[in-house]
Parts: sequence; C-alpha cells; structure tokens
Amino acid sequence: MTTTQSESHVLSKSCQYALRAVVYVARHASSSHLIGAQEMAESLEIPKHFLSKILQQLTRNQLVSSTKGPHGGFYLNDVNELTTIDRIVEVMDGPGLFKACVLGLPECSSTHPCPLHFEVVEYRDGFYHKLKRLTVKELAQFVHKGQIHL
Amino acid sequence: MTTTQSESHVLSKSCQYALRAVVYVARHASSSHLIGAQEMAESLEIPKHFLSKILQQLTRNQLVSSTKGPHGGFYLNDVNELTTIDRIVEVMDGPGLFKACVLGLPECSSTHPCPLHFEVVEYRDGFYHKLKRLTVKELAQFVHKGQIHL
DNA sequence: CAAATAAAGGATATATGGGTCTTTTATTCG
DNA sequence: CGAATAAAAGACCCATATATCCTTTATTTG
Ligand code: FES
Ligand code: FES
Repeated sequence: MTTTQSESHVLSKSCQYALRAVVYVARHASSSHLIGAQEMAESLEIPKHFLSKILQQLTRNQLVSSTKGPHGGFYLNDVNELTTIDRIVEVMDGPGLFKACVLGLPECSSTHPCPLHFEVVEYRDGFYHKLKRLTVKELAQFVHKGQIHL
Repeated sequence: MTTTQSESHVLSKSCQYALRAVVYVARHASSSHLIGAQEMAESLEIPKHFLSKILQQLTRNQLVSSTKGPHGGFYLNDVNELTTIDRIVEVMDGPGLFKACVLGLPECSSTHPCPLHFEVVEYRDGFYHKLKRLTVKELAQFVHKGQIHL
C-alpha cells in the first residue's frame, strides 16, 4: 500500500551546508573579524562538528581561509570571494553531478543518449552554467537586498 | 589534500532503475507477451531482487500491471502507458524533490527565498514541468528512433 | 489436483552519507 | 613560557539507501 521513498536531492546535505556556510562567512567575516565554526553552527542551525568537517574540506581546497588559536576562525580572502558556486559543488559532491546521465547510464552525450537525454539536458546544463558564472561574493550580496534567508 | 565527495544525484538509484524498467516494459511487453523480472534484470543489468522490489512498488501504485504464475510478468495497460514521468519520480523519490529548496531550507517560495532561489528556480521548474508533460508511452517511442540506449 | 512458475512480501545484510566525539596542532595572550 | 583558544585531524557511531535472501501467494499447465 504505502511506499518507501528514497528522498533524493540535487545537492548533498554537506554541499548545502557548505554553500550556506560560505555565504555566511562572506557576509559576516572580515580580515579583522573572523567567524568561528561555533557561531556559524548556531546561526545556521548546522551540527557543529559536521560543519567543522565541511569547513576543513573547503579550506583544504582553498575555497575559504582560516587561522587557528584565539580569535581564530574563517574568512574569505580576495581569491576566495571570487570562487564560483560550481567549484564548491564540485568539491563537495564531486564532478560528474552535472555530467552524469539522469538515468545513471555510464555515458551521457548526444551521441550516446538515454531516452530522457534530449528532454532534460537543457535544464541540467542551464543550472550548471548558472552556478559556473555565479561567485560567492555575488551570492552573498543577494542576501542584503530583499528578504533573503539562510 | 583529497576530498571525500558525497556523489549526489538528482534521482535516486531506485528511481533511475524504475524509469528504465518501465520504459523497457513499454517497449517489450504486450498483453500477450509479459516480461519477467528475471529477463529485465539481465537486459538492464540491474540487481534482480532489487528490481523486483521496485516493480512491486510500481504495481502497488498502479503504474505497471502484473500477473503471477507461469508466463506471468509485467506489462502496461492503457492507463499505465499514459503515466507521466513525474508520477514515477514522485512514487520512488517522494514529492518535494521538485518543491524543496536547493539549499535545504525548510521553506521555498518567492516570498521566502534563499540566495539561490531566483537563480535556479527556473531550471528546477522547467525540468519538473517537462517530466509532468512526458508520458511513459512517449518516452518509450524515443527509443525506437535514433540510437537511444537504456 | 499436483507440480511448476513467477510475483508479492518480509527479513536481513552491506555500503554510504550524515553526525558525534576525542586528540593533536597552531596561535594568541597574559 | 604556560594557559587558553580554535581549527585540523582522525576514530567512531547512526540512519538510510542499496542489495540479497527466503517464504508465501497466485496462476498456469499437465
Ligand atoms: S544520456 Fe541520459 S541524460 Fe544524457
Ligand atoms: S528557497 Fe531555496 S530554492 Fe527556493
């Protein structure tokens, strides 16, 4: 009778957290005032230790910057600010999210298409190219104007 | 150094299998010649028992038809053939896949948008409406023309 | 009816993403 | 320098999706 749905999603939870965290840092941190994982976790309602892991991963890949010790924390340097969103998604969820076949076939191309390929490829690509053009800085600025939530 | 990517996806594996299976049935089965889970699993290279579970779920929701016993198997009746793809996705992955916020926020609407909302909502909706208009029958017909793979 | 067949159903195992905890390293400050 | 602080790192646990196995039910055929 009832169904056991898998509850799929476009971006993994790690990736969603990563994006929200990066935007938060972009908005609240400066070179003089760093943001700690603690504060971020509370404000964004993300499990603290899990968020730490994610931030680690982002810093390792140089998408955010950090310093240890008292008054340490995370911030974005000039390069970090210009990171495009697709880079963050790539680091968190791997490449291939935007390349892979919707039906999970091993290959995806117009010369080797699945039945859905030509139906949906424009949306996948559109989404991808949008994220490719969008920087963290720009995204953070959206939060200022209008009632944008994190 | 290295990253532990989550390898996300738009549709769950169950859902991908379901779609491929339904199209396969649409192409190969008729009221006189039913298709067994065995044959399907081999042709589509899907774990047999897992596929069975998925087909069960689809029949329970009346998206495919089946009969037991010798020469039993699966087929699509006239109603099943007109099932739209979004229904299959809904049954397998739950509703909300096309309604949920990309960043995982509890609400998604133009009055309560996240920073990405207005950037990506058109692609999500476009994808959704495409699947909403597309029937199993139509999808199966694409396989005939051109080199379409399952 | 009995035997064979194939789906339905349920119980269980495995892999992975999500989440927690503890220890180590680097930095600041008294 | 030593204490305090916060990120980095690694070990570990839990929930869920994925996958497998076994039993039951329905149907066909001899
Ligand atoms: S081949 Fe399936 S989406 Fe391109
Ligand atoms: S609110 Fe995030 S996508 Fe709509």
